[in-house]
Amino acid sequence: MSLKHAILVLLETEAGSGYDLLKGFKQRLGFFWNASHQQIYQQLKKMHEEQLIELTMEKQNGKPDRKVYHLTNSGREELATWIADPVKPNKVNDALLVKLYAGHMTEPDVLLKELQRHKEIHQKMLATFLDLEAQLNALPKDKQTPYRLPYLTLRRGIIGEEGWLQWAEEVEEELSKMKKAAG
Amino acid sequence: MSLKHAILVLLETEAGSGYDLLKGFKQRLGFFWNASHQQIYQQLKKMHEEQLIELTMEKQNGKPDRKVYHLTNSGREELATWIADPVKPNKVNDALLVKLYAGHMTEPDVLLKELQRHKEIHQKMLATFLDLEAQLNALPKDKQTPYRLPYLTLRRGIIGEEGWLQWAEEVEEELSKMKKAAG
DNA sequence: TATGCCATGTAAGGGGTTACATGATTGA
DNA sequence: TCAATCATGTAACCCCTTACATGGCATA
Repeated sequence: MSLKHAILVLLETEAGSGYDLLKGFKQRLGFFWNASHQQIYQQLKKMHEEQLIELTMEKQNGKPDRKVYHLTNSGREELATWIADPVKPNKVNDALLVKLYAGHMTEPDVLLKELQRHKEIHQKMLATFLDLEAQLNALPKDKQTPYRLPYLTLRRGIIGEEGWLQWAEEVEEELSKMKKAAG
Repeated sequence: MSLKHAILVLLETEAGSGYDLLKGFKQRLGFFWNASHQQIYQQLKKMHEEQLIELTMEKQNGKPDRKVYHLTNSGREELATWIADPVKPNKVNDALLVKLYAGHMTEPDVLLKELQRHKEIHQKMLATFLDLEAQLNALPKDKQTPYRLPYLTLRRGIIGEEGWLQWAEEVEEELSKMKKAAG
């Protein structure tokens, strides 16, 4: 139920359209919150009805009008209240682990290939995160200060991906042993 | 869409009722798949209609009849096919990180308290996992063999929780600094 | 000529949460 | 006597995914 609050966070920094928010999710919250454009437009409609956000129309030629949303006082309050309220830790539902658990039903190679696919994705994400970290660290110290909190979320991404890849090595080793034993 | 397959995995080992499955999720897949009893009963109804599972009634005195479900051939096939098919990596949606990102709207103490709540939960989970690992390692080598794959899922839990706690230390350090600077 | 970006939406269906509903047995 | 465990379900609601729908502009 926090898509609402993630949107409020993005709009708190800067007013924007549904399309801006879509990009905002990708660029700013991408490693810990994701939303599709369909979700965003529907949510904005609801939040407008709840008067958490206001909109101004911007006319454009050739393109549809931009609906630029900004926080109301009520929206700002909602966000501040939510931050102070406890949230439940995430429910973990990981299909890859279900497959591994039931791996006796298939060949080690099937599992290894699936693992490989996931590993590539995780490697790319780690590379992106490390790149961002390097960019931040290259800034002069005083310019880094405003990014202290976002930087911590980036650290979560880095530590998480490193852990995942470390685990993947253990899995690969074990599956290779099983393959040899079977072959 | 994999609750269906998680249920098939549990029933593949042993036939069981909705209630048995609820316990099965907690005890066997708990660190990587969770489902409520309402979800399970509704899903079983659907899977029965799709003929992935069959049921036999067991009469009991004083209690409602147990509906014991077991896989059909079609269910077993569905499971094997699913294991070989690529699954998308999980979408990450982590409200705690959204809060941290927008932490400038509140006091460091508010964030520290929320972090503390989550930390306790993660510490308990890690303790449980390490306990299970110790139990497995205490078994004679030949008894360990059938648990090789479930053991790997347990390792995912351990590495994940260790990473989370390591990150929490970084966050605590940074928030403490901010608190001092503000006070 | 085709891909991608800009920019917005609706509709159907699937999945999950919360609340409601019942009722016996067992152990602290 | 109270809480937990056994054992099953329905209903309303919310959230998310997939598919459908439109159309101009810019770049390769």
